[in-house]
Amino acid sequence: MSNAPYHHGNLRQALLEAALVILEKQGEAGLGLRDLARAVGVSPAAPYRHFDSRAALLEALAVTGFQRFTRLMQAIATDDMLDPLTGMGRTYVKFALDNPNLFRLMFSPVLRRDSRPGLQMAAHAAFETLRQVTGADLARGRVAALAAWARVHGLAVLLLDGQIAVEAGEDIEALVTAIIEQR
Amino acid sequence: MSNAPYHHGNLRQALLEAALVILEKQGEAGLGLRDLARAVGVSPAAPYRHFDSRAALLEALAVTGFQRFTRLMQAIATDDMLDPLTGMGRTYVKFALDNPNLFRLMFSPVLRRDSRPGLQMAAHAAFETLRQVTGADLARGRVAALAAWARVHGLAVLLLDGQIAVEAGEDIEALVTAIIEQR
DNA sequence: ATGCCATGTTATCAATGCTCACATCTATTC
DNA sequence: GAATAGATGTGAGCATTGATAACATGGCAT
Repeated sequence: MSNAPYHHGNLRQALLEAALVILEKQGEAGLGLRDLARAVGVSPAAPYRHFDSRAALLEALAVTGFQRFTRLMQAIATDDMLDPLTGMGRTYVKFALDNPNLFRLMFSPVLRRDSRPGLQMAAHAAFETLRQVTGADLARGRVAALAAWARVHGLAVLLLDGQIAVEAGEDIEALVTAIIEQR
Repeated sequence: MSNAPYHHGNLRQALLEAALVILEKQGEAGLGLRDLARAVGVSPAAPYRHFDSRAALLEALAVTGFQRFTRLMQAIATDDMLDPLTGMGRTYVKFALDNPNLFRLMFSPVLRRDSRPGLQMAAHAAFETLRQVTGADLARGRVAALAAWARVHGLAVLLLDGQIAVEAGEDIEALVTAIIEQR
């Protein structure tokens, strides 16, 4: 029973999990392959057996983000306690605020979506779910749908970047709900 | 008349201009100090006489972006051909689409706004102008103002990232106007 | 003219993404 | 059960890049 087996066993998964932690703690720029390898207890070159490049690792990370995001959206669909459009918006913003750096990465231009089909598919699946969940409410047409989406996405981004001044002790959730329901 | 004088004359400005070109052509990641220095015809270490770090250069670039952005907003104020809110929104989105990488940089988490007072002030000035221009229309209160801002900003970001599917030959400006005016 | 100091240069360092040759383990096949 | 092949991890090292230090140059105030 060697204490440090030569083969890790599930290195790819371990790398993704450790990378997620580092990403949220240090930001995308602070996510280096050497630090990551050391965190998992493996040599600096090992990650390349599972990811072609640093960008590929970031892409895989973003894909997991879109998958979690999609699951959250699906949960909204089966929760009839909430108006779906409001529920979707609140979930959307909450996900961004709970995973700021992951959310940023998911929409980052560092990842050329057009040249990364996996990422593009994951993103498409997420938005398709989003469309289905809110479909009934957006029967008014494409423009209304895009306007709602843009508002929610913009709200998430502006809050993330600290552009919207939030007073101390203010209830952010209530503010988000109010903005989403603004007509 | 030496062909290459030892002192450049106005290196800081030249660096910013060349950097802007590289930024829009290659993206933020492609903007390296060596390429930049070579583009201006100067040694790799020269830029450090004018910018403490690469991040400081990016910050200066973002500041010029906010200044241009602010001037565009002010121009809207004196143009009474347009409903100010619509005009603001269209200008906002147009700026983003005309200068995609600069716009991204202006809101990039690569630049920690809180630790960069210059950038924060430039951004604040821009949004303050924006608030004044649209002030009359947003008398309905803070929530309405934030909702409008979020919608416009989100629209800009989603268009930039190619998330909103635009059909071939579709008039983007018309789409933007329709979304902004959606009630 | 002289001396100061801002500005630019050269040399160099450390960190990082990445690759290659080699080692080790796992699994398939006989 | 041994042999072999492919997958996975290691170690050494390369090229690039941001950054710094010591030195060179020249504009400018006195």
